[in-house]
Amino acid sequence: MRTFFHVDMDAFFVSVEELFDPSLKGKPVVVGGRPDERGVVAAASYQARKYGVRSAMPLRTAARLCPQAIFLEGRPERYREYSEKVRRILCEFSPAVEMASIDEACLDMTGSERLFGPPLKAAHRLHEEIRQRTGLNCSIGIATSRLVAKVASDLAKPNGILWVLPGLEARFLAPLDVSRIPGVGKVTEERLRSLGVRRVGDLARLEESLLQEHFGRWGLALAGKARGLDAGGWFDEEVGIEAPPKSVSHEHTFDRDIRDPRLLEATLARLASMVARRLREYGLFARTVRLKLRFHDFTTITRERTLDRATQLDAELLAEVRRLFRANWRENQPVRLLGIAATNLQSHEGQLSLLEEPRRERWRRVLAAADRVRDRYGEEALELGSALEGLWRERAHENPARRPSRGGSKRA
DNA sequence: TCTGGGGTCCTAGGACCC
DNA sequence: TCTGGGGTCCTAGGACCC
Repeated sequence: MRTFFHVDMDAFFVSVEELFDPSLKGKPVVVGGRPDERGVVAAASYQARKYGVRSAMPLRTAARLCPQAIFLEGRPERYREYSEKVRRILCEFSPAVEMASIDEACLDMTGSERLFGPPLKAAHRLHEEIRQRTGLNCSIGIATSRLVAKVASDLAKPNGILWVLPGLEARFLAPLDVSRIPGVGKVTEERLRSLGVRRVGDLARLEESLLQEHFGRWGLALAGKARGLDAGGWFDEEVGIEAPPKSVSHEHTFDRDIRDPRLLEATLARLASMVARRLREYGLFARTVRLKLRFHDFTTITRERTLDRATQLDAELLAEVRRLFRANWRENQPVRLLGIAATNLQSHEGQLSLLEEPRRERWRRVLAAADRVRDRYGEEALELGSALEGLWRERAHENPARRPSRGGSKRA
């Protein structure tokens, strides 16, 4: 019998903002951007949720529902810092801790009774420790599987602890909506509904063979989940095994749809540099490069190509992605979003010809030096020529009053 | 409603090889 | 030369999560 804790921070981004500005407390607050921006809600205070504001909702919709809300851009560095503080506390309670995202984590607490007492007592201690040392509230779900612990933490919100006793997992889940099961989104919910399934209990009563018929392998996993078992995907693995990333990507949605190919290509250059830099940080090489294009009408295409040899160099990523762009972009097709992803990651670049080796080695040294300059003086201190051109071009398009300059950045 | 950005995993068809 | 089957890689798209 195993014991898992699922710890989920309450309104995390908003709560961190409140630490730095206590006057926000008790007010409707929306983190994600300005109310007239293209973008979505990243987090909403409980006060804002009363007006129907939800995560992932367009900012403009949130502004309509709750015009008096305070809209904040959000500061990811701060959230990462507090996430790290929380992680360190969690590690004092279990050697097996896995951050599932910036604001939630899973702990394997199996066998911890001698140190921390029974689960409920341990959870209270953990909850109090986090509150005292970070000033943040969280909710904790306790169960014999990761899946049930996660669902329980959801139901414990806000600021609660919920323990599902061993043996009662299926009974706990049965009355809940199927959409409570992680992995069941809009589409699966609708398909299940057409089979007469609304609640987890309905799902548990279905024949496995029927589920397999309709959903394939995913159907079998669903049957297990309905009974509270960790089946499939993320839940299958042991807690706390850090795997290297499988892809690295950056994308950008423009304030307005863009027709100017020079601005588009300059943006590609900037994105390619960002992706390449992250690859170097991870010490990884990409064999496949993917371009993402979203047009004014929101139709989205991806085009990818696998290289002969893996790379982590800005210029090689850019050359490939620019080829893909030129082959797929048409004039008079305004672009809303550009994205670049590096996939098929590996830890070595593979065979090099003797001719190419010195050239690549020089590039690698130049880029490593550039990374160090950016570490010291900030991300904008240095750009490849083509990316820099785009930065100016985009700045020229923007209303200068709307974007405060990121002061202090030095140009090389 | 007018729809971000960073990810993971899955499916499905075609190429290619044995 | 009338045509199987399995494995793997590549490409495109989509569901889903926070």
